[in-house]
Amino acid sequence: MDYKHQEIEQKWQAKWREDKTYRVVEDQSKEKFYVLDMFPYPSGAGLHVGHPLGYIASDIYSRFKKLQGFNVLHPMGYDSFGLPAEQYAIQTGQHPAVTTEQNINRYREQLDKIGFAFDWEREIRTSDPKYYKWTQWIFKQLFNSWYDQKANKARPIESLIALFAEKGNTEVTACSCDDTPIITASEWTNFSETERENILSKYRLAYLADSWVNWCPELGTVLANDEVKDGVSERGGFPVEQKLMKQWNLRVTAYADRLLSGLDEIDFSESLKEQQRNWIGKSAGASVTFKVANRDESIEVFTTRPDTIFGVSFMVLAPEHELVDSITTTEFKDQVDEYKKLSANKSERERQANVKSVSGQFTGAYAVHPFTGGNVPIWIGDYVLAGYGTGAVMAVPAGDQRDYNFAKKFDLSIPNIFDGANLEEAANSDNSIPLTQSDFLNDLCGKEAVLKCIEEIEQKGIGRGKVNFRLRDAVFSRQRYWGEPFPIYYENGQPNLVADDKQVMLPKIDTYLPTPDGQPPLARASKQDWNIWEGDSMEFNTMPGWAGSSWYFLRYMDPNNDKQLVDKQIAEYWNQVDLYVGGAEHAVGHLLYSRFWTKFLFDIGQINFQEPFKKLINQGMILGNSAIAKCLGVKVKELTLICGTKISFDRERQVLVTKSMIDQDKLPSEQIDRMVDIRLPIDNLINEFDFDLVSFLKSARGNQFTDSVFLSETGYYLEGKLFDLNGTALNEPGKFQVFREVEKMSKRWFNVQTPDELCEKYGADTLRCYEMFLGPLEQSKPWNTKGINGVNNFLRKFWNLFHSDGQFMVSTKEATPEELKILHTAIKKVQDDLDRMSFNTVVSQLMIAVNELNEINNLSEEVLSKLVVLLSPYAPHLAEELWEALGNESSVTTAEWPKFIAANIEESSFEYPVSFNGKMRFKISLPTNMSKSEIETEVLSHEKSKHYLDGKTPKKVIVVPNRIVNVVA
RNA sequence: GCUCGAGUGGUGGAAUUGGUAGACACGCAAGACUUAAAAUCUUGUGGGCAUUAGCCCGUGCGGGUUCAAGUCCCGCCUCGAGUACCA
Repeated sequence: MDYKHQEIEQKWQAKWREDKTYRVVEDQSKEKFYVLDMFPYPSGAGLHVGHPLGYIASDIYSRFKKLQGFNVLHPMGYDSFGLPAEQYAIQTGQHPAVTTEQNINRYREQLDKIGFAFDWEREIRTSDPKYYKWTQWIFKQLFNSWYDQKANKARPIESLIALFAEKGNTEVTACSCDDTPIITASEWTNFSETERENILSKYRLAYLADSWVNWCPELGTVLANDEVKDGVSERGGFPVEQKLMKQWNLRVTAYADRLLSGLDEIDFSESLKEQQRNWIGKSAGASVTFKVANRDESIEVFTTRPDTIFGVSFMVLAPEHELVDSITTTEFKDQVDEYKKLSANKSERERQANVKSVSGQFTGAYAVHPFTGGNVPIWIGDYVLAGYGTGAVMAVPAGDQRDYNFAKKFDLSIPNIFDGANLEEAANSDNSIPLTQSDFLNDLCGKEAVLKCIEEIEQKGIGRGKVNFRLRDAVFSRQRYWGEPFPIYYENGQPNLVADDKQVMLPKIDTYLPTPDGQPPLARASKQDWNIWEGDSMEFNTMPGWAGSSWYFLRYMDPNNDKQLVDKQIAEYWNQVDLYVGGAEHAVGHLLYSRFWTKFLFDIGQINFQEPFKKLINQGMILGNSAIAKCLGVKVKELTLICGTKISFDRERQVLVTKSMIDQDKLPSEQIDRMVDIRLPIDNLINEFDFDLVSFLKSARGNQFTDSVFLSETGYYLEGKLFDLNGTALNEPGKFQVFREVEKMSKRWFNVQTPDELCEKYGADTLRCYEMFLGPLEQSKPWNTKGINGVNNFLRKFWNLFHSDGQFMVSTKEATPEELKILHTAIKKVQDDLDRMSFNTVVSQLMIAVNELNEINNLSEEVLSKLVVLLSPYAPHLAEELWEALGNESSVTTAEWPKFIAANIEESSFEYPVSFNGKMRFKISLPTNMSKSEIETEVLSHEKSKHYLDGKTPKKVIVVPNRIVNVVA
């Protein structure tokens, strides 16, 4: 009987569904274990081989834990709100819910084929109204909360209102916006509703504010900082600009310190924690106020080095700083305006690209040094960011390289405040040099100087010690359709929550574009299209993608609860996620926001733990192998079209070399400095000669590339023909050169490999084992199916252990010591390796066991059935089939993990490697219970020892029992 | 630039607390079966010198600690990831 994977896998997948094998219920008698995968966004491309890598690992771990007696929760769902479905909707008019549903069905089909032990009765979808009802609920709680720094937790807004009525806000220690005015109790009492709300919004954890946001015109929405990479949008790579807009914000900054210290309690990789630490960016220093000379204004700066204050020789404000206009003197007004315009026009990307070049402009104004009373010129400059600290710096060119560069460029003075430091080439970076020319700080250095200076600053009333965070409040509005609608309506311009028990549903709209006057798509819905319409208007923004994913792990515990987001007792049972598996790309987005929401839900008493994920492992990416044709390109600032029209660009741009350009001799060859990569579908490239590049380009890229010039091995390739470097047509079959590159799998690069065909050809069990066998889970690796045969062979050999002459055949005899040794070696290794998440070496060990058992005839049933249990997390279908054949009536998932008995692998002798001066020379088999001195005698009297000692007496003999013998001669 | 990883045969990788480097698999080579091929099985496979025992070299490079280093320490090189005018 052959191993027929298709039959077996279909049979068991059906049976599992029928028997609800993977249904999980709360069971207080058992210890729980919660394993979670980052749920996928159901994209149109379906699952590729990279997706299941993490799911397989977590599935194996879940099955392993279950066999060990834990009650394991291992759910799956979909992060189903998001941009691609909406972009598709814009193009086709198809409602995103329809596309999403289709994609989910495809995902489900693919997931089912791999044999995962998910409890599908707990499936959730973030776009399901029954789910986002509770996302909205959490938003309502955030809106109705403020952060009390004294209690160090979120508290109901009513408690703040009571405080205001009693004492105003002067004694309230809360996290609030920087521009919060000071009010007295009587002011508060006499405020109008609108005035009160304006104050409260400075304290609410969800608040509306005009803020500088990353506006992406191409996507028609704002993006959070973590959704912008290198100055372009993470999704799509579109340019991003800064824009001032009224947006919902979440006051994540209130949690900055707890998010930082919480990192010490959780088991995330060091690099991931480091990324979160950097993102939070805590730095301690002082805030100091500088008066503007002869004016009422003053400028507040933040500095981590207040001790260098005597080295201040100028100040720099960000060009966007609010005081720039008022302090600039008439004399410099034009130049300042010019500079402001210049930097405003620079995109985020250009600003980043110009890090090296120093630019700035003097305002004509001076500040007064708070200690010396001296005049300090005030400049504006690009290198000071509006968004960090106060958007202004006190420049200390002697101690800060950027200030130094600025001073050099504009010939500003560089007072040396470091005793004996050399400032010829660069600013001083040695913290052990004592200060000089610094009044009360002279001869101090480092921390001591900083503390002393803060003391003085506070005494003088010109500032205070301050901790600053890089972390900004998170923009929570998106000008999009396919997201959670806000439970908010507006009346007289003020936001109000809809009633507690009401949920705002996503209304129907005719098309998924913004309105002609630039309002978000939801503004298209008429009053009747909304299930709730209150006040003057509803909120037309929707929530960002991370809203639903910030708390989803809680919903799996109690997915159908329509009274609350999760039952408290159930949440207490399942508690934290014990193991979270997913990609590292969510380091500062999802993983930070869900930690934030968890802490908030803890504060308001919904759950009794503060960190969502106890342990996290990042699976590596599986990379695709791309095939690339290189198309010639030039960089030009100007281009003449055939019709004679001249086009000029603002900067050099990439242009493809086309046939007409060559015909017209418009191409100085030295200009051909760039190659444009065109990615080709790898599946069609088995025979490169047969690949029709021209028709491929037509179908995939329109006419854009059809007459472009491609590289061939000896010249160039154009419209299916080959030419040599002189442009002479060659009379041979056309072949452009194909370059290979290993990179991220992506639909648009045609390098995606789906698990489907492998499931069909080799079976899910083989695929599961193979993906694990590829190497350590956390490492990225290129996809390569070369080794899959070996793994498939292993499963066939495993099957064959149970069969002979085409019949199922196992012996009821007692297991021999030899068999037991093989089995228990495997039990120990598999168990230890799974405990440390070394999934690849488990497969190796099982292979070793199978290879060794293969040598033995008439294998005992006792050994084989335990071996089936060992294999079952990796190859559940095969294991079920054999388990059933062994006469078991219940699923192998209900079996017990075999107990390791050390006696079975104990040996009476050990083969000692004997080294001379550290070099292994020969082996000698000795009883394990032999004493050190006996071993030494045995080794030295060995005939080969005489040869290696060469007449010398050994100086020393090291004997490590059951390990090694080393003779030092 | 800074931070964090990683560098081991032709390839993916193993070596868990310093103790036989290269497990397991792929690939390759030879052989068996076959008219032949595929599939399967057997054997070999880090490099070099000898081909029989034996010897030398080998975990990115250069030092060091140790009886013993892929593993620990110091200094470099390369690659990957993240981050970037953060005051």
